[in-house]
Amino acid sequence: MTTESHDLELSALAQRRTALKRQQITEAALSLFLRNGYGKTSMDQIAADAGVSKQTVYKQFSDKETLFQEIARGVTANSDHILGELATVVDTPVGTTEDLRKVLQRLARRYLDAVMEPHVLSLRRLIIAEADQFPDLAHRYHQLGPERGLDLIESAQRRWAEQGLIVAPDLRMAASQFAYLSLGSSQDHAMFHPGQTPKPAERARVAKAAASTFLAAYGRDR
Amino acid sequence: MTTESHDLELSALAQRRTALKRQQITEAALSLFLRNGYGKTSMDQIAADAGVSKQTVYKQFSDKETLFQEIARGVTANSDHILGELATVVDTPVGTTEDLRKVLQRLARRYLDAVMEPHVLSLRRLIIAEADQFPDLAHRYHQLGPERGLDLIESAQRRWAEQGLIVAPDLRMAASQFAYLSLGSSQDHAMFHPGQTPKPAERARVAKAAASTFLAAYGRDR
Amino acid sequence: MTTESHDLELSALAQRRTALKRQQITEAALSLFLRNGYGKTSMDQIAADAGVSKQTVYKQFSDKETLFQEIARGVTANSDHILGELATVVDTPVGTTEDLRKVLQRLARRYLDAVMEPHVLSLRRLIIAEADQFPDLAHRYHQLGPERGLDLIESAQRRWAEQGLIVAPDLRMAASQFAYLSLGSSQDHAMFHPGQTPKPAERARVAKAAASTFLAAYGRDR
Amino acid sequence: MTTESHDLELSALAQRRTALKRQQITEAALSLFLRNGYGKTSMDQIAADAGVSKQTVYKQFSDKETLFQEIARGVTANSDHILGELATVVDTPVGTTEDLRKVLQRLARRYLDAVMEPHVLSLRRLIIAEADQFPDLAHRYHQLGPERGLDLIESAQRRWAEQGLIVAPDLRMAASQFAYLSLGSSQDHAMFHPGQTPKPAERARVAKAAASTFLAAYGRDR
DNA sequence: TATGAATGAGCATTCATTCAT
DNA sequence: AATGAATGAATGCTCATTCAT
Repeated sequence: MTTESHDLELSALAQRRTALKRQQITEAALSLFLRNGYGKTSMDQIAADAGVSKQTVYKQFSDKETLFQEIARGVTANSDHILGELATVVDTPVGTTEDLRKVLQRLARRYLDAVMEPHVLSLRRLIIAEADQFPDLAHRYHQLGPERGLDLIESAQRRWAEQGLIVAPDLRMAASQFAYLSLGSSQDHAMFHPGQTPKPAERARVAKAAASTFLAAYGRDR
Repeated sequence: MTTESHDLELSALAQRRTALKRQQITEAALSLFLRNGYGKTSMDQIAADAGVSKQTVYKQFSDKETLFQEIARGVTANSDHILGELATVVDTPVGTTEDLRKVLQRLARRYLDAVMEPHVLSLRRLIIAEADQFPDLAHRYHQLGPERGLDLIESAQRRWAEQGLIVAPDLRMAASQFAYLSLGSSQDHAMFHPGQTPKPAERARVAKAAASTFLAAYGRDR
Repeated sequence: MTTESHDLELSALAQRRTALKRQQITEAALSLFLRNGYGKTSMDQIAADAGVSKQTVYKQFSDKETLFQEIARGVTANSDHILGELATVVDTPVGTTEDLRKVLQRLARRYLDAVMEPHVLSLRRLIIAEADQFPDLAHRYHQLGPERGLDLIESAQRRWAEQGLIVAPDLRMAASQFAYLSLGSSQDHAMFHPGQTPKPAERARVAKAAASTFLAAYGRDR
Repeated sequence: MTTESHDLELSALAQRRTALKRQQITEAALSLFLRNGYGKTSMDQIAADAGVSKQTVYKQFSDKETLFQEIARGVTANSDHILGELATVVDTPVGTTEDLRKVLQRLARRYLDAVMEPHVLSLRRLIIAEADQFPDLAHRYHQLGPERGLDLIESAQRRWAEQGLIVAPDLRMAASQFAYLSLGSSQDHAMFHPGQTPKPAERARVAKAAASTFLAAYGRDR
């Protein structure tokens, strides 16, 4: 019993240490993948940056592919905080069309800001680059990122429709339109110009125009 | 004289042969780059697929980078036929808002179809993937592709505005909105789902909605 | 604690093993460079001769250039024993000009013998051959080899001058003259006739003549 | 007959053209070999620099080795003008020891200047570098260059000895000593410091000291 | 005879992965 | 469990030489 519990304690320690190493590997690998891409990141570099031996890496992740997928999966799941932020915007109670306009503008702006974060852009480029080799990952990313954004917008619009503030026969289409009115141009530009994102003033203009066009098309009031 | 003219004939033949080889290399390389990406395409493979020796490849293109850039440049310049097609749509004379709606729908649809062509998508993914390593190329691509599309739309809208069919204080913004209303969702989806493009019915729906939303925002008639 | 000390033991062993491998690489590379020159020595050959993997070579020496420079540096530094030997000759106390003549002869002979060692000649040829590509190395070699030889001769001559045995207004010039009286011809010949060095009798003649000419020019006695 | 003579004319023309090409190849190759060494000079480069096709090179010189040897041979034979210049110095009639001192100084200086010519140094380095691979060439070079210089000095000294101006039991040794008193230090330094040669003032000092030491040892007058 | 292409090998360097200690 | 070494294959690139036209 004593030995057993001793073993258990040890294994708990070991587990913790293992988990720590795993964390270090994950962080190093993610940073490298985002910075240099999958192909140009070597296992040696990852191990070195993580401060562990290559064996340790291979013990935890059997493959380079596995390592990549697990890491990318993890990061992908992290879009929660973005969505959370958008949710608070979207949950603001609105009474009038003018209220709605303001919320839509704020929503467009926050969404744009979130999507223009450097590491979001890097991840996006990385996953697009490897979409051929890792189709499942790409699919998952799309579902957990862009699609969930659309879900959120859609459900908000449903509420506004119920309030009679907007009329939209195809909610999904409306959500999609709003999203790409807000992000399309900047995201596209950023994909081809690494490191370049629109200045705040430009972002504001885009957000305002997105809200305005959306309301013109779907707003019920006027 | 005889020898000189003989030399000239020979060199003309040689030039033709050289040009042919260059063509073969270009085609093989482009196909491989589009299919496998820059990093996973080897010069050996290119030479083999082109049916020439590696030396011949290196004589014509001093570098792998050079080869890639020259090829990508060439393809990028080829967006002319897409734009030409769009131009004919856009140049259709319109009298009423209903005419305009039809033209906008056709424009959105043609644009979407063009952009959903497999090799256009592949090229797009390829260039996004290598944007870090080849920023000039990415910039050029963006300018010659997306930006020229916007130019075309913008100038069409200017004419419609002059006709009093639409009112748009910021023409560039309006053009951009129309473009991403038309393409945003499908392009995004396609980037993450290689080989998947929307079915014709879906494309029609998207085009119709894009025209409708645009008109609601900018149409002056009703 | 146990694991820590265990780790340390391991790393000590590992260090020793690593050092051994490095030694093997160094020896193999030096031998090949001296025999075949820099350009005709391949990293594969070095690894094979050293009995290690190419990776091991590259882990220890990042480059072929680095490998070459570090090795050549190491060997260059090894001229100490030659100089040491010369120093003992030169430190022999001398009272008369006849003593001095004997010492000068012995000095010339020892110097000549040292410089005619096959691996000294090979190294000299190697470094001359690569002087364009590795100018720093060549400079260093010249400084640590020939120049230090001159230093030693010069300081000895200073003592003899202080003793009144010789008169030399320009000690450096005198030292240089003695050196090339002793070595010039043989060294030159050897550079162009790999493997050929003067026989002992010839060396003796040269040494005697060098001492004699030097004394005629700088000796103060007669 | 007419045709024959016509053929002969043609072949004369062809021969002349061939000789010209050979000349061009020779010049290009020599320049490249001297600048970059044997190993780093490619046949492609030679052909390109010569403005001829590789086939032409191979038709005239069956091998890279052959090409190198023939070229180096040719250049080596060209040391005549240096020797000629030295000969005129050496042939100056001398009556007194002071005359002789001046001639020796001039001789040392001219010799030094000749040997410090950049392309002489380059050739020397090139041949030393390849002495292992081309021993015959190295031997020939040594014989036609340094050795002939010694011959010339030796025969001059013989005349001076006959005049009673100097006394030298071993003329060859005396000649060699004078040569290396004059050149040794500078030549050695230059081998390890490509592009660096002593300034005129330093050359003058060395030449003066060489003559002085030589006269002290062998002059009969004082 | 001269040209471009081909051949076939070689080299420096890197990588993912596994082995031995 | 962790480290250094090894493996074995690949990659970009270059070269001397030969072929075909």
